[in-house]
Amino acid sequence: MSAKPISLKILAAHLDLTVGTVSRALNGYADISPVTRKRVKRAADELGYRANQNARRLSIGNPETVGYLMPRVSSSIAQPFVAQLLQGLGEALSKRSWDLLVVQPNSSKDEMAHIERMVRSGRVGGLVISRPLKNDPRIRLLQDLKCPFVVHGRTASCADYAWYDVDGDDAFVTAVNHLVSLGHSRTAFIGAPLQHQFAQDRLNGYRSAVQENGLVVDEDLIQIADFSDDGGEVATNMLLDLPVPPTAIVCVSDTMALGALAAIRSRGLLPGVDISVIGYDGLKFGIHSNPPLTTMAQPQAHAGRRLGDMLLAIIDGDDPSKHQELQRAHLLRRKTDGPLHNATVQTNVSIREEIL
Amino acid sequence: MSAKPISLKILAAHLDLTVGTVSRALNGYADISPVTRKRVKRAADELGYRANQNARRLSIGNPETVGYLMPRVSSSIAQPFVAQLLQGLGEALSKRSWDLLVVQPNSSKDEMAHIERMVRSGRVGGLVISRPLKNDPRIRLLQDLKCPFVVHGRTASCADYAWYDVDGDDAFVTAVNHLVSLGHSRTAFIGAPLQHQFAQDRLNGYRSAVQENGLVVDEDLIQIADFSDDGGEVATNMLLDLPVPPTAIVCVSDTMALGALAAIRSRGLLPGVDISVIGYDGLKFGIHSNPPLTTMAQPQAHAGRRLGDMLLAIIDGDDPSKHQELQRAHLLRRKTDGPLHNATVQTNVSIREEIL
DNA sequence: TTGCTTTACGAAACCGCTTTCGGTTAGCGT
DNA sequence: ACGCTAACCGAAAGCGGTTTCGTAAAGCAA
Repeated sequence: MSAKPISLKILAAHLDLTVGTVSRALNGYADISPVTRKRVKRAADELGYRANQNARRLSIGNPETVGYLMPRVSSSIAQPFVAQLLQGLGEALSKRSWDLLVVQPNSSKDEMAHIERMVRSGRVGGLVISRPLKNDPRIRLLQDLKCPFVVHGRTASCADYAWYDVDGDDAFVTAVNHLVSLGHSRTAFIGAPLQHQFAQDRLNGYRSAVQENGLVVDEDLIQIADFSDDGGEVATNMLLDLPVPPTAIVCVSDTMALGALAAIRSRGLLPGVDISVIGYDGLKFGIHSNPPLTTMAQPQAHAGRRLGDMLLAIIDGDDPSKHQELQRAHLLRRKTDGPLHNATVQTNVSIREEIL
Repeated sequence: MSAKPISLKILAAHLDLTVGTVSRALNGYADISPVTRKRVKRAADELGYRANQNARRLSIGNPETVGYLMPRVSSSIAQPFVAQLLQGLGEALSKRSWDLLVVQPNSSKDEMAHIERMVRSGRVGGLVISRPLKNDPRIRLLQDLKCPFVVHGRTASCADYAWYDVDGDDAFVTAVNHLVSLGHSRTAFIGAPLQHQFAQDRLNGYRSAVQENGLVVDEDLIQIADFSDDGGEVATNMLLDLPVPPTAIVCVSDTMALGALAAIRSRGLLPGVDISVIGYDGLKFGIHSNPPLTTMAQPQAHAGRRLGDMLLAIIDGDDPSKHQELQRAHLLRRKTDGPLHNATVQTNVSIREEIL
C-alpha cells in the first residue's frame, strides 16, 4: 500500500519496457506477445497500478462521466427520490465504470451556468436533468451545446429529446375514475405551480377525467399551492371552506397529500370516510401516515437505471428521440379512499360555518 | 453557441498570442500587460472558452474533486438524508468549484475496490464516507492510502481521523431521562445491528441512562432488529409479548419508530398514552405519522456543509484530528411521548394474552 | 543464402493546459 | 550615446496517459 500513485512511466521502468508498450499490453492490443502481456499485468497489480483518469480521459478525449443536476430543493420534506435515482444511475454507469457527478445549483441562472461550464469544460459527456418546466431553458441550452442528455420527466413538446416519465395524465384519470366509481361526484384537485410540466399533466388528467365522467369541472375545486405538505394543508383548508366542499381530493404528490390529511383531521373529519384523498408518488412512508395514504404509485427504482442506460446509448450515437419511455402509475389503495359515505358530516360542518 | 469546445490553442491563434501567454493572462499572472489581459478575457468569453478540466487537473496535479460513498441501501424507506447531505457537500465544494463524485457500491468488497481505484487513479482528492462500522475497514484503507477523508459518524477509536457526528449516547440519555421524568420506569430499547457504531453508541446511552436513574437494565427490553420500519415492528411485537411489557420505547431511528407505532396501534393501543415512543433523527415526515412522532432531532442541514469544509481543510494540509465535530440532538416533542398513564390497558392486554 | 512477411516492441506525436525559463523591447538614468 | 533594469511575451518542458508509425529481429519460403 504505497502512498504515492505509481505512474505508467515507473511501471515501465520497473519492467524495462517503454510506456507505450506497457499501455498497449494493459489495454489488450494484439501486437503484444502473450508472455510480456502476462508479465506486465502481473507487475501492474502487484504494484497496484491504476491509470490516472485525468490523463487517460484527456488522451482518449472522453470524460467518461455524466452529470446529474439535483432538483433545486424546496427545503420541505427532503426528496426521497434523489437517493433512489442516484443509485439507479450509479448502477447503469458502473457497468462501464463511468463516473457520476452531481451538481446542486442554487438558482436558475446558476444552473444554466453550471450546465454550460460542465459541458464546455469537457467534464461530462452527458447530463440528466429532472422536473422540467413547461418551457425549460435547460433543454434548449443542452440542445444548442449538442450535449447528450436525458430528462426525468418531460415537457409538452418532447418529441426531439430523450426522457423517462410516468404518465401523470393517465394516473389522474385512473384516480378520478376510481373515486367516481366510489360514488364521488365532487372531487377536488390540489396541484403545484403550473410552470412545472408534471403539474400541468396531472391537472390535464384530472380535467379530462372529470369531463369523461359526465361531470363539469368546477374551477373552485382546483387549488394550486406550494409544492409541500404545508401547501397541501393550505389548499385543503381553502377547499373545505367552500360553500359546497368536495367529497374527495386528488393531490399532485404524496407530500401535499400528507398536508391535506392534516387539514382534514384538524377539522375533526376522517380521511377515507368523510373525505377521500389520493396522493401521487407511492412513497413508502405513506404506510405510516394517518390514515395510511392511498396513492398513485410509480415504479421508482426503475427510473435511475433506465435513465442511465438511455443516456449511455445516446452518447454512443443513438437518436435521442428513440429513447422515450412512459411508465404508468398504478393505484395503491391504502386507507384514505372510500365510498361516498353519508355526506352529512362535512356538509353539516360547512353549513354550520355558513350560518355563523 | 458552438458545438465543439474551443481549446486554448485556437483561442491563442485567434488572438495571435501563444497558448502560454493566454493561459497566464486568464489565470491572473502578473507578467501580463493589463491591455492584453483585457483583450484575452474579452475574447475568451466571447468565444465561450472553458478550460478543459481533465487537461487542467492533469497539469496542476489536483483532481479538484471529492467522492461521496453512498451508504449501501437497506431498500427500506429511502434515505432522506442523502439528498440533504449531498446538497450541503455541494455547497461547500462549490465555493472552490470542486466537483462531487458519488459512488454507489454494491457489496463491501465492491466498496473497498471502489475506494482503492478512485484514490489511486487520481480521480478524487478526498472522500467522505458515512455510517462507519465498529471496526470499519474503509477507514484503515483510506489511512493506508494516505487519502484525505472525513466520516459522517464515528467509530469507537476515532482519535486520529476527522468526523462529524451527533452524540447518540447523549441523545439517548436525554430521551430516557425525559421518559423517566414522565414516570416511566420500564423503557425498552429498539436498536439496529451492533456492527454499526451508531447503534452501539445509542445503546450505550440507553444503558447508562437507565442505570443513572437508579433502575436496572432488563436485557429483555433490548431488542435488536433489522434497520427498517419492519424491523421496528417486529421488535415491538416482541416487547409487547413480554410478561411485563415496557411502558415506553426508545428507537434507534425514526424509521424503526414508525414500525413501532404500527405494532402498537395494531394491538389497539395508543402510542403516546398507552405506550410512549421516541424516535431518533428528527425526520420531517414524523409530523405526519400516527400519531406525530416524538423524536431526538439532529441539525440535518448542517452536516453536509461541515463535512465538506472539513474535508477541504484537511486536503489543504490540516491535521485531521483537529476536525472532529460532535453535535447534540435535541428532544422534539410531538405526540408519542406522554406520562405514565394508568398502566392498566397494556397490562390487561398482556395478562389477557397470558391467560389464553 | 536471399528476400519477404510477421511478430513484438521502441519512438514519438499528441490530448489541452500549466508553469518555468529566456529573451526581446521599452523605459529609465547618466 | 550607452548600459541596466523592468515589463511582457514566446518557447518549451512537463502532467500521464493513448495511439500511430517505424523498425529490428525472427520466421518462412524459395
